[in-house]
Amino acid sequence: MTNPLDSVFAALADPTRRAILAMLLEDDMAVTDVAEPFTMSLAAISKHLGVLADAGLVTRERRGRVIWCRLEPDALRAASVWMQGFGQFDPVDLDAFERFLKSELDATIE
Amino acid sequence: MTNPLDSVFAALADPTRRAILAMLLEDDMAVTDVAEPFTMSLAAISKHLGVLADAGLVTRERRGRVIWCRLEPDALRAASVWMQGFGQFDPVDLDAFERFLKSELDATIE
DNA sequence: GGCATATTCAACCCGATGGTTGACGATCCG
DNA sequence: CGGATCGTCAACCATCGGGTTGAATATGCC
Repeated sequence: MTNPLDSVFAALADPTRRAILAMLLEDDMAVTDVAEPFTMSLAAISKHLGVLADAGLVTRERRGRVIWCRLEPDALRAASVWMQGFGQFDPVDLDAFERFLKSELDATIE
Repeated sequence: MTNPLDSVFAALADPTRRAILAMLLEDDMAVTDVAEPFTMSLAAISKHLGVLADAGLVTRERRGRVIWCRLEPDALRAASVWMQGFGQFDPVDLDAFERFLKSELDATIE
């Protein structure tokens, strides 16, 4: 009964989780490597990854001892469509977007 | 220190609040009229409107006894850009979007 | 087998969130 | 003025969310 939009938007509401998604945009990463730049515990990051996984935004796959995390951008589609329905926003300037992501990432990790 | 994306995404994570935004997409509404289709108390709806206002998604203006609520779609811009940066999603089919909004609204109000 | 690494689980703490009810302030109207 | 309508405020309650720490599980390596 719980709407998928609920879990996606709730997952995106946390800056740590958005930072994780931004990192995974570059490449798949092991859980330990995801956690490395943050000051909080590994268990906390593991929980965040669980929230992201529940929302369908990342998948995790064990390979040996290491669990690899992959971004699943398709899970954003419904939410993106929902938001765009409220206004025609400018096409995205990808360079500006990357600068923004990096600044948000830096601000989150400090 | 709290990111505007935090409050916008958090505001969108609740189905009641998304339903309110969908209603305001049609036209400005008085608080009492916003609350009418829901089963919860007027005070609860007032709180939801407060959350939406804090996120910049609606503004409220008193005119006589009545407080009018207006959608502020510009507040969605940064969040929409953020999401689109993760994938090039199809252009929005507005008819399909409206059908979706209506179905979500109905599901939320029942 | 035994130790080190990678990750999660479980219990706990605390502040935030979503709801309620009842009182209150503001405004219109007769 | 007095009463009705509109909306918020305040107090309270239950649940959720994000963090911690410590133990447990799973795998790799010697």
